[in-house]
Amino acid sequence: MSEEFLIRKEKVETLRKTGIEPYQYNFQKSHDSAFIKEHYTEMENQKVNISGRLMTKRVFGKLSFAHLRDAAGDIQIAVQQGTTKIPGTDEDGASFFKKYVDTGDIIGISGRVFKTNTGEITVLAEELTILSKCLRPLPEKWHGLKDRELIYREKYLDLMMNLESREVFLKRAKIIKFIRSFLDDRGFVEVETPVLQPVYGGAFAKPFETYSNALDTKLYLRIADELYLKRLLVGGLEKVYEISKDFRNEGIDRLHYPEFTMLEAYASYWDYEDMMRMTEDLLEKLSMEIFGSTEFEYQGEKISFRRPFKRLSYIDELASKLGKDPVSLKHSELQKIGADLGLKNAGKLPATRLLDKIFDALVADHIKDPTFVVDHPVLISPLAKKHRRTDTRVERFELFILGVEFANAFSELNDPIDQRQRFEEQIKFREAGDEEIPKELDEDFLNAMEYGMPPAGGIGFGIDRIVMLFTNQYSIRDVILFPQLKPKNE
RNA sequence: GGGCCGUUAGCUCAGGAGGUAGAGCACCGGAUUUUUAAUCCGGUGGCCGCAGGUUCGAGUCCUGCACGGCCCA
Repeated sequence: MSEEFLIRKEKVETLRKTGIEPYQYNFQKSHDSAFIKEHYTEMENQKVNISGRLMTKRVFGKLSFAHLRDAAGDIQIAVQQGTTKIPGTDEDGASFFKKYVDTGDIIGISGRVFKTNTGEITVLAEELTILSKCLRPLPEKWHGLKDRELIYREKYLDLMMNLESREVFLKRAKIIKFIRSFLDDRGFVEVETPVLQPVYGGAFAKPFETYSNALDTKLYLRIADELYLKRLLVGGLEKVYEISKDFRNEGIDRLHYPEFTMLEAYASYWDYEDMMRMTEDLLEKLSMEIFGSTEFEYQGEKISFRRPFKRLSYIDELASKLGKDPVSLKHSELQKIGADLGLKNAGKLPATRLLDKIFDALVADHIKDPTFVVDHPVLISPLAKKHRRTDTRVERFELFILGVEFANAFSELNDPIDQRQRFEEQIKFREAGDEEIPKELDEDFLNAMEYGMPPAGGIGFGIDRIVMLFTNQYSIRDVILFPQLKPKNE
């Protein structure tokens, strides 16, 4: 326990003894800091009630200054001998402020708006109330909080000190709100499907496992929402979406995080072309909303969301890089190509997964501008409908930007016989040791499809990655409020 | 899993070639009626990440471990 902590704790006790409660119940705010600063001409000499955290403190004998931080920003306050009263005591405000009020305290000020000689808009306190005493010293006022570990472990400190960090999460909220209203406006219904699922599916990933005591059943945390959302299409909800956490029990790096936010949207009677148009429209409008422009910079790279986005055929592009048709390659040939590319797991991966790795290395990694990669091989896309003109391909697109996948969409497979066969093919990979594929068929899903699922376009969007792009953050952990770290045992 | 970097006061950081642990902020005492990282004077505060080793002597060199970051798989 630091000495400063004890000193501040003692102040709490002293205050209580003199009849002042340093942890109050409420405070009636009349304005926020930004409003006062933006409307100074009307606000001059007006009485206001403001509250927030004291970030700096500059004490003189009889007149002191400080900055108060609220949700809207910072504003200067002044405390003056003879002017500032402390409710609950006759003690002079200036000396009370000096003795009992510390940086970090949350205080309420009732006072009048004026401008100092140096022109700063300031609230001269007539009443000052401690609303919540801060017991710990704040991080350094000039350099702020820099330690990455502390930024992640004590997010509240980061948000308190680093306004840029606040900005990221405010923008995140704005982006998600925009996406919701974009979909709502187009007739999509927001739904909630199970997080806990008896059979996982809808993606390739290792799941987290848990257990229900009540049902006496092993359950998985979902890796995707897809199979449930499609059941809703069968049920007659024509356009649905869900924004939710999905869980994949795998590594953490700048683009991956085990607990991430996904948007999935499905529209009956659409195909993937319709979904591509909606994707372009969404991103172009989102960009206008956030930046007022269809162009912006991410980590020094220019991004343009002006429609139409580029398109590139998965198989044709890969064929031209390899000099042969990738779909006809045997597993051993793929392994050789993988090894030549330096993919160290080339020997272990199943053929399908390996093909996708080769695609990433040869094609995806080099994509800069927003690009739809279209018409993937059937084998790596068990939930997508076969291409209407080519049997070896599916109607699918992935959106890549700067080598990173942002969205994945299909003309959804709605032929129950075909779907069952595709699942059965996948299960073989599971039996060969691929844990990213579930052991059992989702019979209930197939049952639903056997009633007839309308033709549909569906898409999954990585929300965290979209937020990274629009907030210029390099790492996914910087757009997640409480990223998981290993417990620190001391 | 592998490689590189980091961990020193509550925070931000210095610590040359191994010789009694430093600064700024914050905090405490004092001065100060328009400050802006206020200023000035004086103070308090350390398991130098943890555990071993080398050495007369380790924050510093060596080994292992923990936590974090970046890169690779």
